[in-house]
Amino acid sequence: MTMPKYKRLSPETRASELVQAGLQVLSRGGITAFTIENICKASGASRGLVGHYFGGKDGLLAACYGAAYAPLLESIAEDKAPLTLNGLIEELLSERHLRRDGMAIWLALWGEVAVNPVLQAEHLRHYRSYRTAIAQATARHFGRDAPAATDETLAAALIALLDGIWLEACIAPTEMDLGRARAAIEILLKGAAR
Amino acid sequence: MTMPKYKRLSPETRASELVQAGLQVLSRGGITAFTIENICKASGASRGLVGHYFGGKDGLLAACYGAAYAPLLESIAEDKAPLTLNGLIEELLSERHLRRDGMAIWLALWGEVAVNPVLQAEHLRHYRSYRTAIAQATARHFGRDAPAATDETLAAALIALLDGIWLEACIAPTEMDLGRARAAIEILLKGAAR
DNA sequence: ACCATTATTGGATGACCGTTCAACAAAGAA
DNA sequence: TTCTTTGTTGAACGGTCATCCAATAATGGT
Repeated sequence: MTMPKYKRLSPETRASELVQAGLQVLSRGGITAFTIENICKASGASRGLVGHYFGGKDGLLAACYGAAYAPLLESIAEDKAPLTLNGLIEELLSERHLRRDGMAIWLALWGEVAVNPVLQAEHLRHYRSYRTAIAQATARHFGRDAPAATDETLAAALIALLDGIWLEACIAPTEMDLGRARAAIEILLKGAAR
Repeated sequence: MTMPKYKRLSPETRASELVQAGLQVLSRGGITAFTIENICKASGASRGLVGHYFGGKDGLLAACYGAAYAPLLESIAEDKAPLTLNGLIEELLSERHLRRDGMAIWLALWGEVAVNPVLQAEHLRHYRSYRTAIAQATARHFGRDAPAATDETLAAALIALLDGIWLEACIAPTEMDLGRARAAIEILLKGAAR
């Protein structure tokens, strides 16, 4: 009986597993732990594969950034639910997004985006569609046909507020949990209805 | 004429210069650029001094984190101005805090705080006094003698909102400038007055 | 001018980094 | 079985990292 030295995976599967391992490493140790060695150990792959599938560490990081956005974009996808404002907020505060490991990924990535123009460009694309989706929800919520300038402002404010809540929940979990997050949004959103 | 090989500084001066250099490096290249070599080059010091004054890189990073908080704590210091809510907000949105380099420092640090318990403890101390100061301002703004639970919630919400605004202004400066930040806060704060 | 103090230097060291690539082997086809 | 394709391995490389510490030299007191 001969045990195979390794398992061959399809390129898509292997690439996906490397990305997932990259996200796991980011959430556990931040950007400084994002090394080829750590990632490959977490993925059960050998060091050479990162270069083979992503051209290098930066390529994998960009892929990880895109992958981090995926759950967010899914949550605001048109085909989902009716997308009322309240439903949208509840969804964004759900355990799917408020998990500590997921938030740590964002913190690790944001620090890199701040000094990496390539990632900034990628961020801008996603951010715009994200904000547009929220602006449409607020417009509907206030009975408008199409988003007005007010809705864009409100959407930008909401995104900033949510980002801040995720941030606090990650670096000071005792001070910001789901209950406080709901209360914070409610107290600020209460009077925006005009 | 013999030119001295180096200049002797007092321990306090030298330590302070290393911290400033550390902050500069963080703002320019994020946490991955926070290396002894980069810091000492920026500071005009030699590599050995970081170990001598801070015990190592981690010690310097902790000192930099404390130093990053300094401007924030100054802005909310009791002895300053009357600390009305509007004045406080205007101060926190002023050029002193909304500078891109200063915000990049926060982004670099947050990613590290998320995975470093020592920095988290330090954050908690500062965060609490920060929030208390804001809660007192909101209490006064709404004519209450002492901060109520509502004020703490509102303060936490405001801090999250401001953090989010700083974040967006840093990674997507075209989408979040001073004008939009003001508008975002106004639209959300308009109805919180109850 | 000399000495004691002490801030500072920078070479040495060992660990770890990302990348490259020739050799290898798993899996399917013939 | 044998061959071809192609996903995978891991040693080798040059570079950078943090840390240590013996040697050095700037400074102030005498």
